[in-house]
Amino acid sequence: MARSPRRISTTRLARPPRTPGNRLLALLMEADFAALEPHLEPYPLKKGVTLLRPNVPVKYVYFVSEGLVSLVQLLENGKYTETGIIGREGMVGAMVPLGASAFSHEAIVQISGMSLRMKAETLRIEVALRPALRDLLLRYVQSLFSQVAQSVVCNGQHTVRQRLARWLAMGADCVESDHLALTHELLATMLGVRRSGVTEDLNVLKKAGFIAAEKGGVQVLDYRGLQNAACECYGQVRSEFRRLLGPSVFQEKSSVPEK
Amino acid sequence: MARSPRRISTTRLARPPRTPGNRLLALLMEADFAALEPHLEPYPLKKGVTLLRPNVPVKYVYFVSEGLVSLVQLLENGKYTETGIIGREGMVGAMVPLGASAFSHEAIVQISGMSLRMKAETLRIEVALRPALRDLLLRYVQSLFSQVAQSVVCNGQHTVRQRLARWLAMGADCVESDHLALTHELLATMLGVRRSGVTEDLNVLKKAGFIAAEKGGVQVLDYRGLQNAACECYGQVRSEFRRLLGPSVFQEKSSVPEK
DNA sequence: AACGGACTGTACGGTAGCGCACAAAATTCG
DNA sequence: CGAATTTTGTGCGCTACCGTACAGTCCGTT
Repeated sequence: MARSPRRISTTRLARPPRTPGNRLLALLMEADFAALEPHLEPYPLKKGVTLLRPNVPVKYVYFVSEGLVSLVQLLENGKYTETGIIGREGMVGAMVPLGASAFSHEAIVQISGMSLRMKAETLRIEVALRPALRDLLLRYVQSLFSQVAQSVVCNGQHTVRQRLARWLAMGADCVESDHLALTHELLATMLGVRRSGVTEDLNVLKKAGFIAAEKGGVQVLDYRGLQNAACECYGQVRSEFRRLLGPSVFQEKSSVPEK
Repeated sequence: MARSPRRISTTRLARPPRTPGNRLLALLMEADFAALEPHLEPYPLKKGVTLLRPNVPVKYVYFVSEGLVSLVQLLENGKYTETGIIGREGMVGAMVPLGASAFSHEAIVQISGMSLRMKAETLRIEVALRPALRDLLLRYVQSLFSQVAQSVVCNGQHTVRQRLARWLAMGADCVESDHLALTHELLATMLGVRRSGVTEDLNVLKKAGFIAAEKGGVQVLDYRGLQNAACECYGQVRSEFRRLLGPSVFQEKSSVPEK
């Protein structure tokens, strides 16, 4: 890839726009961000790569600036189920710098993209020195917690169609784009349902005009419609995120994209 | 009530057995426990009482020493769904002293019992001073997180029967007793299923000899059998708890109670 | 251009669990 | 002690979803 791996360090002199793409980093105080910046290293997220392995000490944490990462739990029958998603609004391994060392779940890249990563140990040290940083991470952990908790409800109570709509809406929020590059198969494993069910319900949403679908991807056409097709869980999670982290995460999208 | 509100302070002179019933408190270093002790106040847990309200600042945290508390999420249709349970191995409001102030979910007492409570603010101060205390709370939060995450999987993948068996096994662990005082109705709302389904599956477990049931209560007869009837989620959560907090929480129960 | 592989559409019998309804039993209360 | 209320047992039609299978369609490869 033609990306310049030294972008961060060179831009330091120029006092850059300070928009690393990641919403958490963007929320940091000037001084805290300045402290982290030299340690941040651009790191591409490639579809299928595992960032966190169950019960393996975490070396790096990842601030996602593009793409999508899922937290998944492996079952005995070899299947995965998703428990949470992380995009531009979040980070992978947030609990680590607070003191945790390993997790029982796995973090897998679902949509390729970009991240800034840093050594977990380094972040842990900074966190100890910087209360505001610590506080931010904690608030993020809490919003992740409420996302997972809401999924418990959702998986038990709502139809596949509703859950699919919710996932698409949240996914679009997380990548901050109308377009989600993933197959029915992948959506199915994440929702823990069968692939052909996803195909059917996607077509219903397509006929309703909320989305368009090409091979290996979904285009969101009507956010508001999608949100209505989704269960209340979407709104719950979203408002909890914004309550904890402010309105800059999970921006309000225009109902229908301007053209 | 005839409870002596000064039990704690009087026992301080006698250097008591230091077994407050609660497993987290029991795990504390001598010095940390001594620091908390004067602030701990016995507080009865009465069935149906709400300890934490959604989005209301948390005043107290509760170390459960007897009984059972559920974390629940309220749905738009007025129904509740349980996302996690807290018993003798845990506490209600663990994230608060780490820095959180309010939650999106509710904590309700399901089985009456006892707790030691203290002001959240006081604990927060102590936590700031005592790394070992902070570390313990964090590990507890992490195990709670993994419990909730596992429930996402469980609610999506496993049968009502398996989930019921899992709940009973975990419930028994949490109250550290063979007997669980709750109605089919309550079990049903917690699992998010219909009441008559619970009745049916309870009878299956009864016929298998794993439990006995009287009105308003379930008696666990064969833990091992119950665990086998449960899904893998039981073992997952249990081992994660023990990994993070040590073998003293969720003690190994004898397969069949000695008599 | 043709091939192979991945992805998507569709169909079909089987079933777990739902919503609802009502009766039987046990407990509480007047 | 009998009445009222709560809790439990059971039945029945219905639907969302499953497992599986197979055919059509798009894509990159050589």
